[in-house]
Amino acid sequence: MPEGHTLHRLAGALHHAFVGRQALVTSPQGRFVEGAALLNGRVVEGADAFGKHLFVHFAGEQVLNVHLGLIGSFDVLPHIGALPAPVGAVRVRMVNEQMYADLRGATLVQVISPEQVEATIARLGPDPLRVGTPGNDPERSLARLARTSRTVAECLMDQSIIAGVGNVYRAEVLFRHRIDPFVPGNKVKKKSWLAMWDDLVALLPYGVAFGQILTLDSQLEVAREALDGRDPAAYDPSWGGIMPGESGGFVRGDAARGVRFERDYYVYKRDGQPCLVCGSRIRTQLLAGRNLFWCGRCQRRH
DNA sequence: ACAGTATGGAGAT
DNA sequence: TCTCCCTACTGTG
Repeated sequence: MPEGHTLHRLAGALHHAFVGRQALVTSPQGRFVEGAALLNGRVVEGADAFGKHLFVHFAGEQVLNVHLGLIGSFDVLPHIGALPAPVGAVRVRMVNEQMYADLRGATLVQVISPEQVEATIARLGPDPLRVGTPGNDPERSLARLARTSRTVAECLMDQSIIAGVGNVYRAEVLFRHRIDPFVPGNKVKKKSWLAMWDDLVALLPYGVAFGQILTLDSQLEVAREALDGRDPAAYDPSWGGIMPGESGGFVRGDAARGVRFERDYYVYKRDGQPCLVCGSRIRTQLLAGRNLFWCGRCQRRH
């Protein structure tokens, strides 16, 4: 699941569930005992994300930094009555009076300083979900792009060029702009790259709001209707499901109002099936260790 | 019971 | 370009 939208949504959920209160932090699985001890009992000051990195800020300049990798998950849930026993390999569990959060399978879990947070962000390219953040300028990614002969498909997955894009958004945004995935970065037209950036800036907030990668225009249209005119980018990603209410108890915070979509894309995992635009077979190929999907007929632009 | 797969990334070769 | 790590779930025997 985890591309940038997942982490930003998760940051919002954790923020909403834990901010301003003490959290008990443990490692039921036992592989993060020392880190958990550093955080246990501290007040949570907030949570945010940059690219695929998640940061949970605790009092005393202690920051929990998580990267979910390919298979990680971080469930944020209410506990009514007894706290459920951990299921599976729960590396980190955060608990307050109402909510708990279980982290499993993350590729990176560490406690770092605010300075180290800045250093981590400095290593990342601009994040389409961070427009407005100082220094988060697509021109920076353009400069990197112009200096490499690696394919544009590889560049889109390079977190130091652009942060937050994963294998699904990469394949889909290339298709949406009819870009040949194998064009070298330094041969991609500025206009094409910036058009993809603008598209990601528009698309990713729908991923955050609905908790799903939405790239089909038909689905996005339904998503816009579900938001009833509200801008998904302006929507507080605090989201989701059941959350603590202002005056005790719980409220439903889901801006998407429970709307769910079929997992359906233009090209991702559609190899062998007809292109939704031209009907030719969608192709797939391993590129730098990841499966790339594209339409050989539609995607010829630079 | 095991093999294979997955929306990720680091480090060695 | 390979190898490994992280976990849950699916398919095969």
